[in-house]
Amino acid sequence: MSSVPLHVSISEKLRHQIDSGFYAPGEKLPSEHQMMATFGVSRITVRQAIANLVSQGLAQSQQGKGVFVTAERKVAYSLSSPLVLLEADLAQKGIELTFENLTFRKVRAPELVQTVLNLTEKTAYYQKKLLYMNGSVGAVDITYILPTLGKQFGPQLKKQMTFPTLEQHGISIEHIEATIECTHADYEMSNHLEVPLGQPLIVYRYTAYTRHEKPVLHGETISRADRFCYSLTIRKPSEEESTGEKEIGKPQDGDA
Amino acid sequence: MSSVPLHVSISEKLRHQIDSGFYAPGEKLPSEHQMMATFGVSRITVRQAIANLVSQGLAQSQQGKGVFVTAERKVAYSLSSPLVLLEADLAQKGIELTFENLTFRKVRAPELVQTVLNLTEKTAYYQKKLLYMNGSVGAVDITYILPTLGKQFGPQLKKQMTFPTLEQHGISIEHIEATIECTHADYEMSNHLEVPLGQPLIVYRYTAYTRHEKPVLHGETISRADRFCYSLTIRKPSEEESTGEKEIGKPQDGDA
DNA sequence: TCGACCAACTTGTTATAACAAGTAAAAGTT
DNA sequence: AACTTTTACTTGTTATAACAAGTTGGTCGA
Repeated sequence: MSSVPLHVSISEKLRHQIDSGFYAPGEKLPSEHQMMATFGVSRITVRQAIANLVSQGLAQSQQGKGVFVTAERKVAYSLSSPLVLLEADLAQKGIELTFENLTFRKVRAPELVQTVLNLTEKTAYYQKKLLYMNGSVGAVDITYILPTLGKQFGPQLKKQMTFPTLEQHGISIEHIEATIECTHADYEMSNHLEVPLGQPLIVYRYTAYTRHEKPVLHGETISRADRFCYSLTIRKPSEEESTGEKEIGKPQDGDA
Repeated sequence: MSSVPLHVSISEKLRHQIDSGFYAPGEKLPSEHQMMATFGVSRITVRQAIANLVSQGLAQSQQGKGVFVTAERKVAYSLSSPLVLLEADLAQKGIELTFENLTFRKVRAPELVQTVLNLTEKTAYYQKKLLYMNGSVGAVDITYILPTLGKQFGPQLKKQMTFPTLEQHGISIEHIEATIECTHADYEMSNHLEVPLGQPLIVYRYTAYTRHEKPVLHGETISRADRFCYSLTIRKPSEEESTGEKEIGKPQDGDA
């Protein structure tokens, strides 16, 4: 019957105790030595069990302090309303959004960005920023913006979110093509977002178009999946107009 | 200098080799013993390095065979078109969708389901099925459906996808409320979906409404994040057609 | 009282060792 | 040839051991 490994049976037991509230969110789990005694196993087995919990997002360990039950509630980020207003959307939920500008410079754009932004001169402005929700890290945003816009609004873009800045100058985003996918934190992202290697991240990759289907920016928001989720509404299109082949997005292959 | 652990520096080296194509997708990595010799470290360190790769979704290990570089393309599942046509959507990409019915029975619905489906008798039909894409496991779908519908279409629902079945009987889905979030595979899901514990999964949780905002089903599709992603289009809601570009505020209260 | 230091925790990293279990191909048997 | 067994390889599990490194609280000295 014991075809399941010891470390799994231990982590499952702990998982149930966490689910049942025996260990409350934020509470410290017993130390590894205590668990060795409790379960009568070696430290390597205890550590494997804890690793299982961490990989399931149920616990987080802190060197020198202990292992703590994860206690974070998720924020739903609505895509149905124009996502122009991320700040407003979050403010309504009582969450303050701030960001730190990491990089803002003119770069040679990657092939894919050149294509989607329809670039003639192969360059674009590249901005990388760290988004904070109520002061704690939530996401990394990477944006490529048309060179003319980047040059013009650079100073402002370092201090304000992108969409409000554009709107303020009369550049209205009319529609957005987006994909949502999930990846794993690599070493760089695990440092930025303060999560263990391999934790799931949500990637919201978008291209924003202004009037006349003119693309103005392309980017991706990489969020901690334990803090973010997306919500949306889909309505049936008016029957007769949406006939025939619709433009299906090209098959996305995971670049991870 | 080397404040980064050995296992990280090894897994990063391997990651670059995988990215650069030195190890092709599907290819077998050197065995643990070979790596011990190559890097001059103990097996536990090699295994930790491999665990890093697995947790990042870059490799998969098979007992008795070896560790192989992950080789799977992601399938984009479009939410912009009515998602009624999952099968058609995938067929267009050359992917055959099949499923295996795991459970279909009348159950007492959880509180949340009772609320969203507006149930009077507290029961609903519960269906759990395993979705395959081209024969390989892709997702688990869990659906709660109104008791009248479940009773009426039960036999058919075990063989056909839900939405087409409803459409065939003149029940048209008018709109869908959905959230997309990301979780980790627990022990049960890791068995269903054939992924290691803790691998990221995408949860598409939806409530489907027919005419007059009547909810008919609620469910969630839990997909392997390495095989699925979602794509969507967001359009600015019918603005008053004035070409003027002011009028930004627009307190869109999309309470998600 | 205040600061520096130290001792006693904690988790993190790494080594060596042994056996279990799954795979595949070679070797032996029918 | 077809089948079974053996063998050699793979990853999986688990134990013991030692030291590194981060945290915390108490002791000691100024």
